Amino acid sequence: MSAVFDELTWRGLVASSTDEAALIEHLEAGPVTFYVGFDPTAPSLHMGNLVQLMVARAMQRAGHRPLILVGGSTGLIGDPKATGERVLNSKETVAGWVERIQQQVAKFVDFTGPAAAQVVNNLDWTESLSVLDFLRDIGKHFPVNRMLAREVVKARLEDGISYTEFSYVLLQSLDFLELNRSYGCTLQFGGSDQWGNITAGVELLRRSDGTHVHALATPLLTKADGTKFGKTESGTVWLDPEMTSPYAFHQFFLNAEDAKVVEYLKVFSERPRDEIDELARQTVEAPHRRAAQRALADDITALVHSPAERDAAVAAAAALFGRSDLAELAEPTLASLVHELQAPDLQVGAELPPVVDVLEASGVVASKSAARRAIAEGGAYLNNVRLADPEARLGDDDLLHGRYVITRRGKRTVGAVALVRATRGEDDHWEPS
RNA sequence: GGCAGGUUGCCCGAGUGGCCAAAGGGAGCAGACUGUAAAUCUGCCGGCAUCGCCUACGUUGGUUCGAACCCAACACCUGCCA
Repeated sequence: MSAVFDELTWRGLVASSTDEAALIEHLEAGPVTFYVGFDPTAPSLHMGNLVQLMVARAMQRAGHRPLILVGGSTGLIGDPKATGERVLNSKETVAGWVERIQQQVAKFVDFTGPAAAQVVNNLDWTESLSVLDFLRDIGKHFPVNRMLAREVVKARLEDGISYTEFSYVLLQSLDFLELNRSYGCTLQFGGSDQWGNITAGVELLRRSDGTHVHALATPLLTKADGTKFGKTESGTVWLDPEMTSPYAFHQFFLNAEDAKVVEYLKVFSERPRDEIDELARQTVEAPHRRAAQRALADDITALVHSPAERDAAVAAAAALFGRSDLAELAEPTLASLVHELQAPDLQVGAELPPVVDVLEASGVVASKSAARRAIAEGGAYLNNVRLADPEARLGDDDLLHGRYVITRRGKRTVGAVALVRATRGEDDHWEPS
């Protein structure tokens, strides 16, 4: 049995595949060129895409060659979703996102050595393709009756689906055909929601060129209650540090449920099997220690961001959730914590602002009304001290090292502000009297 | 192009002239309990200068003391017919 297929199976990354025996044999026969695609539907990839990147890494470690496709053309069309028609993004927007995502995926694969990865863009072979060639060479292989039978399409027949989205599957299938012809690509994988698009490509290759290729799909990660994994209160967990801070990213994984943490660990940590088994055992015996959660959060943060960012996130959490008095933290520690929390500067005059303004500015609440509400509910904190009075103003005592304030809503939502005295020109450090 | 139906807060969905910032459900947030879990219970859930004011029920205009609710035009969606 192929070692890499065995590993993917053990890690729970194989939801479905084409002929398994043939695929294993193919992987054993020598280096396989494989591809996985990402459509630019946002300026950054998210945690869900990371599953595919982990598979690509495992495959490359085993000596296979990755082609990472960023969908410059498919992103212009839109993959049909069961929930309804997408809004088209402008060509300029999509092109900008393609560039950002190309840079983002680069850190996950190795571009050197015999199994060097390559990043490709499907706009390169579709932009100048004529409609007539497309309809004759590709469209001829797609029976509409079979297209209509696909799950997503069926789900949309009531509410309607545009011809644009209906045609998406042809474009993705064309990608596989093109990559097979130009790069010798013989395997495509993706999320299980892509299975229909992926197998359509396999079939196109067979019908058009008489070539037999392979496919693999990863399962959709879920939470214990069956809902999708990867959303937080503030939305999607992005890989871009500007969109989801390394601290928030680390916290997201640290808060994984006991019932699911081992499953996530297998996917997102590259630790060997015996270490993961040991962490699984600890989760059963001492769940409150959350050893598996810590390993998961640490590993994935180091990979997506950096070991330094991981250490900063761990240190920040220790300061915020530990028993240490924030006022006793040394200035450099506090400054890096404030940086980690992406604290904005808050301009203040001679008089210090009301606490509701500080809560709002720090980003832990969406509005002053929400700030008042949080205080009334007993869920708002300044420097780890619960606030009681919604009308209170900030006092000099509340400033850590003369300028920082750490805010918190509930147990986990933490923010900070750095006060800046607007009236002084040159002073960048204001001393409390 | 014609006819019919539809467009409500993050999502679904009630609401047919004042008692509507708008029922109910979902999602989300907070508190309690905990392990910065899960489950459960309770409260909250447009904004602000919070006994009040502002913005909001596709858009614009009108009727009215008063409109999410009535009228007109327009836009978009769905279905049927051409």
